[in-house]
Amino acid sequence: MQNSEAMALSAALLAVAGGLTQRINEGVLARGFEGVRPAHGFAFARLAPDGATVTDLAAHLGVTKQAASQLVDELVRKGYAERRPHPEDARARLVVLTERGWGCTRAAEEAAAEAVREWGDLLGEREVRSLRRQLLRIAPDGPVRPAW
Amino acid sequence: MQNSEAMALSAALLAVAGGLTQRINEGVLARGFEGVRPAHGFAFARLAPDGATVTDLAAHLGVTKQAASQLVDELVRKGYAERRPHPEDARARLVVLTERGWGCTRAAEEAAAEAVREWGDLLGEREVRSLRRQLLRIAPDGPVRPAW
DNA sequence: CTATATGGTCAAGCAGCTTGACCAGTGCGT
DNA sequence: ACGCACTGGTCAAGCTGCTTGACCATATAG
Repeated sequence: MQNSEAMALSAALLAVAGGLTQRINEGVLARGFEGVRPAHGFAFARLAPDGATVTDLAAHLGVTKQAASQLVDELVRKGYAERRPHPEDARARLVVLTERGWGCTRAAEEAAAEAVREWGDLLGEREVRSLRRQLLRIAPDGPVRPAW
Repeated sequence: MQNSEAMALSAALLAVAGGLTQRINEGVLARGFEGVRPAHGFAFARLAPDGATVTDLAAHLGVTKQAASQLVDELVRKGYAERRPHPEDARARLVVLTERGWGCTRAAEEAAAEAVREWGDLLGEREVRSLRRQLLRIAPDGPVRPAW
C-alpha cells in the first residue's frame, strides 16, 4: 500500500472518529445531560464498572492526577459522580457514578447506537460487523489519548 | 445491533484513532520535525495542495479565524509555512507550505504508512483494504473536529 | 519503627482557545 | 462613481484545562 493510500485511510479514520465523537456528545446533550464534554465520556467508561481512584483514572486518561482530580471535581459538582472512602485504603477515595451518571452513560450508548445505525444504512449490517471486528483487533490498549 | 455493541465499536474506533494520532505524531517528531502537534497535521492537509487563507483554514479546522491565525503564526515561526500576498485579493494572504513543511507532510505519510503496515500484519492486506473502503464511505465531510 | 513509596490535594503558571473591537480592502446597489 | 454592508485579517483581553512543584496523610518494606 502506498503512503498516500495509508494517509487517505488515516484521514478517513480520524474524520469518522471526530464525527462520531461530536455525534455522541450532541446526542448526550440533547438528552438533557448538560455541561458534558467528550473527555468526560472516557472517564465514565473507566468509572462505570466498579468505580476507580483518581490515580487510576489519571493513568487511563493519560493525564496527571491533578488534572484527573479536577475532572472528578467537575463531575461531582454537576452531579454525575461522587467520592467515597476507599474500602481498603484510607489514603484513597473511590470515585463512583451517581444515578445521573449512569443515565448519562446510557444516553451515550444510545447516541452511539444511533450513529452506528446510520453506518448500517450506508454499508449494510454485515459490513458494520466486519468493521467492528477489524477495529477491535487493531485497537491498542494503554491510555486513551485524544485523537488530535 | 445492541447499544452495548455499538458502544464497543465506538470505543474501539476512538482507541484506534487516538493511537494512530499518537503514532503519526511520534513518527514525525522522530524524523526531526520539532515542535509539531497533532493539530498541525490537519492544517498541513489543507495547506498542501495550493495553500489556503486563514479564514479557509479556520473553517476547515472548526475554530475561529483568530485561533487559525495563531496556529499559522506558530507554523511560520517554526519554518513550516509562510504567508504570501494573495494573488487575487489584496485583503487576503495565502498561507503556503515551505520546503520544510512539505518534508514534514511526507514524514507524516511515512509514519501513517508504518502504522497501517502493522494493521496489515494483524488483519492481512485484504482486510485493511476493506477497512479503508468502509471508512471512506462513512467519513463525514464538514470541519475536522478533535476526536475528543 | 524508621524510611520510602503511594494516593490525593493546593497553588501557581502556561498554552490554546474564545469573544470583542477594530482596520483594510472588496464589490454590490443605486 | 460613490456609499455602505460584507469579508479577510489582526490586536487585545480573558477563560479553561492542562502542567509542574510543593506538600500532607496513609501504606508498606526493611
